[in-house]
Amino acid sequence: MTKHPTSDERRPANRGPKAAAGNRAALVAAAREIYAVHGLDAPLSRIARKAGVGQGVLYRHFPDRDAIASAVLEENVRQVEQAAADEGATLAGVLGVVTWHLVRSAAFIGLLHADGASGRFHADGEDGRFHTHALARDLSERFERALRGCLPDGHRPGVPDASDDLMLAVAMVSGAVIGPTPEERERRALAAWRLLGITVGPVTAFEG
Amino acid sequence: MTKHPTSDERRPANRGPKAAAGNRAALVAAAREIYAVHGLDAPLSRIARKAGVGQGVLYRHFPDRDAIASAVLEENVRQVEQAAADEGATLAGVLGVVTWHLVRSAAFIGLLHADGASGRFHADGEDGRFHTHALARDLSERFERALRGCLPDGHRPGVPDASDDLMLAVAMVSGAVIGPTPEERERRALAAWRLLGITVGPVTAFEG
Amino acid sequence: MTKHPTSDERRPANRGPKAAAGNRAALVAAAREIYAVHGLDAPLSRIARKAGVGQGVLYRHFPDRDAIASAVLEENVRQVEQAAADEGATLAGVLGVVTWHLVRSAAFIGLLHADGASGRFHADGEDGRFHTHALARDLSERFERALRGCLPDGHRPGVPDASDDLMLAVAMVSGAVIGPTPEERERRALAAWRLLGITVGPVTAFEG
Amino acid sequence: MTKHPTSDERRPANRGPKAAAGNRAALVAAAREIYAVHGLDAPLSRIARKAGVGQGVLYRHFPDRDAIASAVLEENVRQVEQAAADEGATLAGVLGVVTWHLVRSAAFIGLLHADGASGRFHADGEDGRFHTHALARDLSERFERALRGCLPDGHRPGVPDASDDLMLAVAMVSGAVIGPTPEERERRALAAWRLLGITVGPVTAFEG
DNA sequence: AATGAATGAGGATTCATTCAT
DNA sequence: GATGAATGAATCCTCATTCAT
Repeated sequence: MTKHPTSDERRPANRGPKAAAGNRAALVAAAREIYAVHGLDAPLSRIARKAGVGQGVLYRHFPDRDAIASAVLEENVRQVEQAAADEGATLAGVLGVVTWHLVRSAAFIGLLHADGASGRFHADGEDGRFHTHALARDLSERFERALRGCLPDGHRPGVPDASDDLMLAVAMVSGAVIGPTPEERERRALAAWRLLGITVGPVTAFEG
Repeated sequence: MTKHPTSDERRPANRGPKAAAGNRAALVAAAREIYAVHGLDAPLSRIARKAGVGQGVLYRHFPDRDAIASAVLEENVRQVEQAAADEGATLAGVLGVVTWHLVRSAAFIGLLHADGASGRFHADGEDGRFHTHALARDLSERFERALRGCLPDGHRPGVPDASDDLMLAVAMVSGAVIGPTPEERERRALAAWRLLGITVGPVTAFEG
Repeated sequence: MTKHPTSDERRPANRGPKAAAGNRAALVAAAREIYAVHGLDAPLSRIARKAGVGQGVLYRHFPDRDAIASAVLEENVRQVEQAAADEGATLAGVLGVVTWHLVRSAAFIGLLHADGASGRFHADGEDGRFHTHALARDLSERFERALRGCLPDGHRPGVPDASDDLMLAVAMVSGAVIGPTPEERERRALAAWRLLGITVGPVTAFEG
Repeated sequence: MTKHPTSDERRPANRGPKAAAGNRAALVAAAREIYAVHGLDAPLSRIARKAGVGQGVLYRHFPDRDAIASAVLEENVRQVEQAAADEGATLAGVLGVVTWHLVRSAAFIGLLHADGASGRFHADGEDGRFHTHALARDLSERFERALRGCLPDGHRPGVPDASDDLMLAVAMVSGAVIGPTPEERERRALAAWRLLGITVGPVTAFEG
């Protein structure tokens, strides 16, 4: 009849505690993809399904909706931090990594707007007052710190000379990152950096 | 058959058909504000409530979610068109109007992303394919045409010399427009234009 | 923009009191067609639109949902009454008219079920108790009386000998009247009469 | 993002996954009763309430309106199939079971009309074209097959000798099944069979 | 530790009915 | 008398979150 939850269905064996870490990773990966395709408002159930786990597992690892988004984000930020911490790190090189994440991850763009609100102008209270989740703010700060660390000590021509401007520039590029395909989005991102007169290294994920 | 209200209950006054035009305007105004505060995904019921009308009125005037957003948008675009068509219109002046709308209207920012996807990375089909609503595309083109018309015939230093770059610049500024208050958002918008080396006139709505 | 009720639309001139009767007739005709195509639950607004009048007119003529259905019905019943009252009326002839209405009018079939409930098993109160609208019951009785009047005084072989059985037979035929097209429905109605061993005259509306 | 219940409010007990099968059965049972009393158009919420489950459960088990109706139906048809498959099955005996379902289940009556249209004259498209759901058609065929299997090999007097006529007869009886109480409906069903000259066994649900 | 069923609030949408004009 | 806009209750449906197993 209806091929629905009659519950005499087979239960996909409890793969035991060992799977926990793997599940977490699978969830984050699934979330990244789902976010990229369906936006940050995609149903959590879809993420769990794509990760191949039950809804409960998602909640075990991530207490609320923001937690999972933050986890995706955390990966993004961590890679930027690592790129920045790397031996011969240059601003251009790090911005290449930043650009990669802007192009690939909707969550990352969301972060840049996190000190304003979750969504672009998004607010929560009935009164319209804004609030930011501590975690997002924390990540935002880590990101800023990483980027700031790459700024040359003195001022150089053609490079924003204050970290404020640098953060602003990143937000601006994020605004340019529109388009159906990653290729198109990358093309626009690079055009945006060019318009700002800022040199960017190869657009790539950071692999230590 | 269907048993509906029939209510002998008190009805909150039917202001009559004369209110129609007024209601429509109220809805658009309410939508503009709600969008600004709560984002484009705000519940329609909230818009109706703010406009002081019943849910049904909203649906009568705007058959679907996009229709109301487009109406807000249309006002935005129209003002830009008018500013551009104005006698002594300058690029800087028009960009001031554009900036005003970027700062005030979430819908307007959404438009800039409309030729890429409805939301930022938002997709609709299960397959992740993107689609754009014809209306949004139309408005997007009107906006671009208006802006293009303001470009100087020759190239001037410090001004993007292709309309593609100009549109890109607007998208970039839109990325910078973050923040809890209009003031903060305007501050950031102006900083963004400055970073691009583009001069902007007074940030103001266009009143013929 | 939206080509919707901005209310500066032209108002279709008030055609004056003379139109009242015409409007009523138009409504009944529209209802008959709408019912046939969309069932008895079709929105009233659709009926009004098809009749080319405002919603208010519908309510002026018919205070509630049942009133309009009953009006359609009344026409059906009246034709049967007239056919039965006709000079050389025979049972077979009248049943031909009855069949015509069964085939053409969803409302008429509904009537046959009216002493049970509006819909088939339909009930209204939360308690599941049934009630029938007085008007429908009245029509039902008129219909029965008309039919009874055609019964031969004595019993004839092959003809139901009680009016109860005759009414039952009509209900049974109504159950057979299924199908996408009037033709198909008529075919089935005739087959049903045949199965009952009851002779039916030509299937036709009654025109005096 | 979306601010959902989160409710610290008391939750009316989650009876756990074990309840799934029971819930499904409860829903089908509730639907059967609700349909019988309020017709096939009864609000789904009422079914869920009667079954003592949340709205969501209904949607989990039955993705759409037709699914639940079909489930009720499936039970009806299955019982008829079983009665027909039974050792000493006779046509009269099976028709007794059929009659039981006609008397008890509005959904079952609906089925008989399914190869014509969903509702009686009900249509879906604006164009008035009819369509039947595959599932309903499937069930309709199973029912017909089961009944056909009970027909005697040769022709016997007083029994329809073609399966077409038999199906027509069932539809006709369904038309007779009107009335506020099951008792009244059963009385009329039996009278209908009598009028057709068809012998029917005891009216009863089939219990293996 | 995992599973996925259950819950129910919330948002979307429709339509009977009223009523200002 | 007619018009059709306005109202809002009711229904549909989705999905965040909890929790029995």
